[in-house]
Amino acid sequence: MISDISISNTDLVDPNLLKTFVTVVRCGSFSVAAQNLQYTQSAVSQQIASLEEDIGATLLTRRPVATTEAGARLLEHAEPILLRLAAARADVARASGQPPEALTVATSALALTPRVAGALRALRARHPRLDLTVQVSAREEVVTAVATGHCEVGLIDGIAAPNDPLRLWDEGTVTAVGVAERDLVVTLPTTHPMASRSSLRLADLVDAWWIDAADVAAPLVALRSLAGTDGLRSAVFYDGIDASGLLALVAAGHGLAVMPADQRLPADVIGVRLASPRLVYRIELLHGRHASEPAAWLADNLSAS
Amino acid sequence: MISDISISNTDLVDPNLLKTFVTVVRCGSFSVAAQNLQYTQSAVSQQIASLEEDIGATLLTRRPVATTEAGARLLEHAEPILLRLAAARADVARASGQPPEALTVATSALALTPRVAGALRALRARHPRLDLTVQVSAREEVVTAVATGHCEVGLIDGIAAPNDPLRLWDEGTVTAVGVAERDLVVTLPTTHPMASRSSLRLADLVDAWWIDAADVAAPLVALRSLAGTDGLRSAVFYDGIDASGLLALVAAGHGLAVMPADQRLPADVIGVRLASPRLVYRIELLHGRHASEPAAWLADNLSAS
DNA sequence: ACAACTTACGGGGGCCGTAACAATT
DNA sequence: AATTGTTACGGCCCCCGTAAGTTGT
Repeated sequence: MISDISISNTDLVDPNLLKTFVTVVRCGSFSVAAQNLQYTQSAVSQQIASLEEDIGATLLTRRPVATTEAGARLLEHAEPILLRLAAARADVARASGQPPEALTVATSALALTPRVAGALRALRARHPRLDLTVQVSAREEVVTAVATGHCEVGLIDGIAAPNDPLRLWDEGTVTAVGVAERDLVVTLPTTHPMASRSSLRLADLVDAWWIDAADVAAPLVALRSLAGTDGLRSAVFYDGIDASGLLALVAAGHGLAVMPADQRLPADVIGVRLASPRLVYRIELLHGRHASEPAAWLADNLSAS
Repeated sequence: MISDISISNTDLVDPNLLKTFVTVVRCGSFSVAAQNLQYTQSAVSQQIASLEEDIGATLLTRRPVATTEAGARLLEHAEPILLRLAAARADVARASGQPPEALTVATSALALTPRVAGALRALRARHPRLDLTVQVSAREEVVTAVATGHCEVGLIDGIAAPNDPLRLWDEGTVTAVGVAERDLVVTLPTTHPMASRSSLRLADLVDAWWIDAADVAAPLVALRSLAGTDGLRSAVFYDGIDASGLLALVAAGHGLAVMPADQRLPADVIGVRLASPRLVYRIELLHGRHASEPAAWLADNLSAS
């Protein structure tokens, strides 16, 4: 029996308001946000006004809708808070409901390597009654799916300096274990002047044209930041989720792309090792803090060490 | 204008309910929690019932009140969420209100070293109009004060392995920079058999009696976990915030304590270097993510590197 | 004029307090 | 019997939708 408990003097912030705030910012419009949230514009307007009054600052400029300085600060907090709120619900659901014997694995396209597929097959063999689902989607969606507990396990690929972890967009609730690390190649049409080189430096190719295929090759933003350049022009954006389509574009000369070294390539595309900067292709397995037995087995089985 | 925005399918959890849940767990009683929260017992009961219905699991056993497995999971999420909710409000308040030219520094007792005091004096000189307040309190309170944004800067002391950061109770919203690192001594009465040794190993003293002075010496729980022992018996708990009272107890033979090497000692107490395990005394400065100019100056000026 | 955000106002649901009830010691 | 948690009920407030108003293009 303790008597002087106080969690916070300053009161809490209503997460419903935070949610509409985040949505309004993302949509750039009150009315569009209202549609997504299944509210009227009026309600959204009132909610934002109420949030601003509660916080005591103007959060958004209207027409055009954009965050003020204060709004930007709030946004930095709002998204993780909403994520964690969902994670809390999912986590306790897993702890309370008897093991529902279902495991959903979210994965980005390139992370689903033969080794991973093999592990999933082995998991099926170990747990014949387990309802195992694999969901392929974009990287960000994999992270949020795991962070919110929508999926228990995630697999994600990306580029990083050797032995460095991928820097995720999340913080705290998700833990990552390395699954694989490989060299990178620049994919070129066989007719490309550099196609005969045995290795390439990214610096030699900053003025080339690139294909920005966020889901199926190394994202250009990541390449730029890791290479410390703001070159790597791009005019072609590939939203597909299969490598063959991208490789067809490469073959046709629409641009270059960086892919893992073991990617199978068609005859008219060649992969040249990327020697500098020293970057590797990494695959990581993500999971929440309390893994079920099948999830833990998968993590153990796939961990690189 | 984007059209397919969705933050989470599963809905949010009401933080007011989380707050009463946390309070009930901490108090171990619905009725005591109700007093602290300024509610009736009835309201608390209804809130917990409502939370349990919302989540879909029993969170607490009644009589005695304790968390179920599901409740424990929820608790792990609830506290950081509430902290962050408060942090969000404080952070935007700082960003929006014109610089209120007030800086509150929370600090644990031992962290307020001459060097720190000097830096604070220099800060006063640099910003004559700044309303600088220093608040000395227990370690946990310093952390939560910074995490919630109640104070912009915190100073905290503790023991750790050399070059390791202190492991804080928080995650994410607070960043720490090292301020100082010193050797540790075991303080003994001069009459103690070990008083003439030039250095000591903690292993030699696991069976001695210790004074548990959480705020003004190395906390025994920390020593135990870092030393990997469950010895270090204690019968004297010192809640004071000044070292001299503790040292009087040591002199009187009530027990031993571990303190930083540069602590001034009275004539009847001697400090013997702690050689094993290799531990150091560390002071860190904590701050939120967006520091005001005075806070940033303080952090720069005190950082150890 | 129209598109988009704000304000006014009324209805309904949720939340808390009072009070009666149940259960555990 | 006393203490503690639960259930019943009623009032109040808050929140959303409708609809009219305002502002910027």
